Amino acid sequence: MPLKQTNSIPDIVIGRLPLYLRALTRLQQEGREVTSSHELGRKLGISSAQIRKDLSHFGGFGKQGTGYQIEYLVNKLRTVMQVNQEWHVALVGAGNLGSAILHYRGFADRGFRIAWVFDSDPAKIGAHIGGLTVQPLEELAQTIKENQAKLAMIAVPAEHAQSVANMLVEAGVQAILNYAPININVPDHVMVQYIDPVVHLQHMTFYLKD
Amino acid sequence: MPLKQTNSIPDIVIGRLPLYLRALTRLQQEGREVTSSHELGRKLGISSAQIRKDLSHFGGFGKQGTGYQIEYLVNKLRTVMQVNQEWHVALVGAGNLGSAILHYRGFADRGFRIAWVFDSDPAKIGAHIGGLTVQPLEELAQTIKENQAKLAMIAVPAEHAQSVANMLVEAGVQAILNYAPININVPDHVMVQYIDPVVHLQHMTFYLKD
DNA sequence: AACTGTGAAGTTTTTCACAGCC
DNA sequence: GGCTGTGAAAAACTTCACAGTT
Repeated sequence: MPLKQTNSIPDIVIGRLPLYLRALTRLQQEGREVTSSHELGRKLGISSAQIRKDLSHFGGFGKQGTGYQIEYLVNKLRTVMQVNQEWHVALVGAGNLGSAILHYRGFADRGFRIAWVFDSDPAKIGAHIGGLTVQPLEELAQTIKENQAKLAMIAVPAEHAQSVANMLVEAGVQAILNYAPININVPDHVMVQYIDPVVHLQHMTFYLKD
Repeated sequence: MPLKQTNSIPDIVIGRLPLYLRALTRLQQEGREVTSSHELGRKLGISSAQIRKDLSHFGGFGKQGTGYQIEYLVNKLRTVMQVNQEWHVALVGAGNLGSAILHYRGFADRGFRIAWVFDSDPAKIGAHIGGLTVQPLEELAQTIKENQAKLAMIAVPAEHAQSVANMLVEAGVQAILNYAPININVPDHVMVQYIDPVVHLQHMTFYLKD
């Protein structure tokens, strides 16, 4: 769960910023230079008023009568979200899922680089995957501390997710993206987000007829 | 976006049911038979009052003084979410991501089976991945119609996601899980959910110091 | 004419707190 | 004593609607 700072911008607003950035960079790729809260809203299925209100938390990024300068807004959002730099991410788990994450091309141009990968399976240690060498779990703490890594992803079986999380927290990681289908407990100062496709599918089957 | 039926249970409540089910089945695996809203809340980082209120939308599942019978509640939630049956899911895209999805063991015991996989790349068509044979995109419409598939996942590059979505909608799919990092537009009667790890990472980097 | 930024109003969601039951 | 289920209160969030700017 994200930290909740008092007197601050609602977390739900922060959660939409990456969606705005994603849509804006796509418009940019299409060669567009200006957009409006209405156009963005249509693309995202969000009301234009909400977009304007969200963005206004960070300053007046738009121009009345004209809209938003895309490149300018992209830069502002990147700065706000601190993705105008490259974050080095530690990955734990080099199985099917971990390998897929390592091969995924979508991190690089959006602020993230997987810099280390760990696994406990001796058969996997030393293997080269996606340009990285799989390190033993025993090296996790030292590697993370030495490099002051702040971000990690967990891609191990559910049974091991909590103990991996404990190691990561102990090593100083501040934010965890957990692909294991289980809730993990961490201290208040550590954030956790989850990716579980089944949760999304089950959410939708509720509404299906038949 | 999920359908919004008037006079009905809030969608935000529906979205939490899969999390409850996930935590409950884990407790079950640990051999537990009874739990309480407090225990569940602690595990999920949700208040106990919210859990009680959410569950009460579907009937009185608990016993005062005792708590909730885990097996009973699991069955009730499965029925409510309609995952007490196996849903057959179509997957579009057999690249890195598609392959990883096909190899993922986590769908089977939670109500889903990937039953078909499609790709447009002639080099991939006919290949056997995770027990399935990759079919050409040209067969998508007919296969989905014949089998009345209601669910699909998109795991193709962002540029192709919208056209794939159009094909799926045209073929009668009612719910789409989109792994491509782009918003897609579909008619109101079709639901879409998104999985984009970068969105979660960017959400968290906002809060990171340094 | 088109669009933003924003108080005010409206709606939704969460929490409180307690009666009732085991 | 411990726990659920639930109205009522509180908080959070979204939409409205319009003044102000280009």
